[in-house]
Amino acid sequence: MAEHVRATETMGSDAGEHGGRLTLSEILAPALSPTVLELNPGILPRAISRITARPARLLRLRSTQASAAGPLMTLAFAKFDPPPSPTLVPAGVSIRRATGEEIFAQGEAVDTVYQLLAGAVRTYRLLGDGRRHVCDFHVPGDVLGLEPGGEYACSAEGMTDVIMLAIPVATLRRLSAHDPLLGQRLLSIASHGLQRSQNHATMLARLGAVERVAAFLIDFAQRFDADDEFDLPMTRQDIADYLGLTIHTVSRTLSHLQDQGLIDARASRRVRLRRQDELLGLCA
Amino acid sequence: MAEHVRATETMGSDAGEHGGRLTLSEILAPALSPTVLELNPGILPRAISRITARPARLLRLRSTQASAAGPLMTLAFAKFDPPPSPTLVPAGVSIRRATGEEIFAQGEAVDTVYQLLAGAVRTYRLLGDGRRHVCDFHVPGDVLGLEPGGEYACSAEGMTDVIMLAIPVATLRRLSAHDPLLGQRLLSIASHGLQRSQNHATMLARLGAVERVAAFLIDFAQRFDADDEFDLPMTRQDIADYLGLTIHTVSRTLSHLQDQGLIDARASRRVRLRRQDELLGLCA
DNA sequence: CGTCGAATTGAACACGTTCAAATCGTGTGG
DNA sequence: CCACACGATTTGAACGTGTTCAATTCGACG
Repeated sequence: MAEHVRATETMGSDAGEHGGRLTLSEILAPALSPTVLELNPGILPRAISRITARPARLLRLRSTQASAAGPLMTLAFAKFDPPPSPTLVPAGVSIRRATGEEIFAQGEAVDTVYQLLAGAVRTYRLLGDGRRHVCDFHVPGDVLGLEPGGEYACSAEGMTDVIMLAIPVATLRRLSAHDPLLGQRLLSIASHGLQRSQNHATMLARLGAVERVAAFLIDFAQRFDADDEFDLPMTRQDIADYLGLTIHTVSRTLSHLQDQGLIDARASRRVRLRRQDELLGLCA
Repeated sequence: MAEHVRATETMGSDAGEHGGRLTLSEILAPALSPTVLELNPGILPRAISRITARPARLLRLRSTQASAAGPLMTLAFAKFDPPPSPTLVPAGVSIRRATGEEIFAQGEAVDTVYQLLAGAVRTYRLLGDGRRHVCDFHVPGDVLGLEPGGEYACSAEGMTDVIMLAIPVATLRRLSAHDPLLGQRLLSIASHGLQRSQNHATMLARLGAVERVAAFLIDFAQRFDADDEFDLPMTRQDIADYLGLTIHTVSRTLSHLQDQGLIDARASRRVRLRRQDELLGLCA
């Protein structure tokens, strides 16, 4: 119970000041193992930068974009909207999952909500005939499994080894029954997710292959706080299923972008964005 | 084909309990209806490659699938998930808007949340070059404008004359700060919206034109709880922009469904669903 | 009856898919 | 250390679904 109180206080810090009651080491300590860190050296800084408040980088992109394009929102612009604040949900145990391991499955009863602390996760759905749709790629800070119905609407798998906070929904419900702030935070998370999903839908409905890939690259770089060069944790098939394309088209399009000099595909998983502004121009 | 056999055997060994070897046709039989195949011949290879690529999962999928309308959610079923309860948000004034009139506009500062009381509303976004994406069609009970950012991410217009409850966000914030129940209700609304948007995205990412139109018709009939015959409040262009198609394709597809005897297009806006079960079979 | 927007329909075209094959990369066994 | 196997990725060529272009029909309203 003391744990809940402390965690609840932490949540109060959402508004912007990070006078966090829980220190990062307190959060990560039970979860971090030498093995995970060794296998995935990048995760700690990413986890930290994700969990702590988000810096000026966003603002930079946002303002340059705003001046470039008119008042009308482009899709790319939408993708740069302020992300859900890196909110810690109180009370839970940290758990680990290996690469490719399932976190929860489409159709299962919802009993746990997760917050990703380190690593990368994909959520996806399978249609009856085997077609797959990747709903989203998740980065540290993201909350997964916040579902309205009784069942998870999608499955979640780690694309890397992952560390997560697992919060029983019963706990969450109980806490939020007495804590309006928690309710507001959950609402914020859900509605940011909604906005993100709508951006995704808009992309799928109206953008061509090049635009989709460009939007994906920029969005990914943005969310993972990468600079212009980074590793993709997902396969081409993942990307294709996220963008509503095939691996072939994704591969071709990346090659195409490379030919244009907009990106530099150092290795199949390693990408460097050479002219981010031009890529941005492709997104809508 | 030898490739497929091998993959099939792999699946058997993977699953363990399914000791027997499953042929592809055995696997696909329960999943692919003849109608789907006939109208959308392209999906078979996709299904096969997906299935061979992910053996273990398919088995799980198949078994749940076998249990008639089982726990595995198809897109069509997803659309039938319990809708957000027709929840009244307290405190607001009812306002009226004429057909086609704007309720709020993309990019405007969010100052009001609306609940639709009567009529039908479309929400949509415009891309920089004029492409339009209809995010959703709204029915009485739906809440609009519950946005996380400072700006509406989409515009809203009545497709009919509408009556709405207009609640200032300030009021909503104030109320929910002291009323956890309201917070939970808003969360429920937002997360149902999220799920709906994800269904939409899945449809746009992976369904063909016939499947999209069929899914739209069923979903619409469901939400407006019409029986099998009803009037569409939206234009073909609206439908096209919602489904990520063109008016031409929508029109052709409707004609096609009519030729198949699945629907009856009495007038351009009036539709009758003749074999709802078969339509359902087309959705995924 | 004439006009205008919405809807339908046909034909040519384009983009992305499908089919097919080659290449790369990694892990494994000799 | 090399040989081999397997999966992931890339690339080419044929194909198909949905788009684009173009023309016609339909329906509402003067």
